[in-house]
Amino acid sequence: MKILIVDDHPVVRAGLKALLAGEAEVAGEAATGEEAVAMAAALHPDVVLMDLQLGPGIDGVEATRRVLALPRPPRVLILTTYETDTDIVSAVAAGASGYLLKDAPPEELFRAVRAAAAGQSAMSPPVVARLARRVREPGSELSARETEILQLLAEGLTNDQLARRLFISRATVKTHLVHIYAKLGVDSRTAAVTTAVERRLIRLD
Amino acid sequence: MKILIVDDHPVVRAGLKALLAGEAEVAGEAATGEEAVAMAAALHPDVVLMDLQLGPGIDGVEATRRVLALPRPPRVLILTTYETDTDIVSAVAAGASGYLLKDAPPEELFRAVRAAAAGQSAMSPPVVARLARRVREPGSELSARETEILQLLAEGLTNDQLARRLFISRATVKTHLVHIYAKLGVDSRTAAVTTAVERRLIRLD
DNA sequence: GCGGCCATCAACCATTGGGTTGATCCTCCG
DNA sequence: CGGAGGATCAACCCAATGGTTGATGGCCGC
Repeated sequence: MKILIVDDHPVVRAGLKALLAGEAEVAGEAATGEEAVAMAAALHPDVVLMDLQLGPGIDGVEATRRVLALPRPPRVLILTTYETDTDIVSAVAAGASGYLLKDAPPEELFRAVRAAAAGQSAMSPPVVARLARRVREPGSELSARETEILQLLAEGLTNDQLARRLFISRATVKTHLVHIYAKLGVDSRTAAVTTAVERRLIRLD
Repeated sequence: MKILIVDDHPVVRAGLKALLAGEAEVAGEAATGEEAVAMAAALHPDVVLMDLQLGPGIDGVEATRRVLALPRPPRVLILTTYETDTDIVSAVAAGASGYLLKDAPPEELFRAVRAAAAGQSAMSPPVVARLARRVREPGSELSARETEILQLLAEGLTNDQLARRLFISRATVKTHLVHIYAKLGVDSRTAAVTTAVERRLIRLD
């Protein structure tokens, strides 16, 4: 079985290579998303172990999409540090066969790689738990408009500036904020921004 | 030269072990701070490679302090993902001989380990740059108290909660906030938090 | 010892923000 | 067709926030 490792940290690449040495053949290593797509096309691995955070360039989700768009695509296993709702959902939506956390024990990694190669899907228990909670807890997703407002909130805008920026009234801004607070389980704009950043609903840059 | 690796991620431990194989003898691996102190006492390594985020139990800074309090203490090299001001300062204050980032190339890691073993200090270029900016930019420095308040701001606390948490009056909280806003060039708590996160003065976790 | 910086507190005031209720209009979906 | 959910707006109230001025005591360094 041939594996392609995609991670921007040399230390992690070396670790995965060392751990997988007895289990499978590590056909190559990529440090960026672009590199990952090129190497997947050239090497035809069975499984791609993909990090989501890849530094500059395309991220792991986009790289997953492109890898799976190749002819005779490999299976893609996400291996990342975070387990945010949006990360998980977007990775699965992109077609990933599994989602593992980096602090998982090596045995779990082996099992997941074997499962992926066999065409099955594999999730870390914490990831499964998070997805389950999403199913139990439906209307908790933010709308596009709400996410847009959150992003501007993070720039420190007042409700008034927000209203002018979006060509809506202050009342509407406040209504959106109330909904956002309810969905995020907070009761202030600052808390909304920090939890949104933690859950990767928005990004600071 | 004997090295002790301290990191809560099995993948990272394996990676460091693999990378260092040709350079030094990896005498042991620890997954928690407590384990790290015990193994440092038992194995007498020359250098301890210490992560700052260690999951439950004592963190890397406290573990560093305790390791350096041992008789015939080893050198401690911090190897972590983040480069926040407070992390760097507290690690150096705890007596760390160096501060590396996990995305550093392996050669830099080798150099730093050799330097640490020789009693010299070693810092990643981004870390050095951050410390240098601290020196160049004196007046805009946040005090320890102000950083503490910022961190709590990021949790979404109100001024009143802040006051109770820190056993000071609301008036004092407001004074601190005014100073923080001035130093960061903002005029709201939300903007203060986001720019502080962007400048890596605090971290969200 | 004096100036500078920090931490602490007070009182005032205008603006902003959060909570509530209720409403209209739209689109999507069963 | 009817309901669900999203986006829009209004009026009300109270609490929280930000801006200002001014004051005290501690500590450090020149």
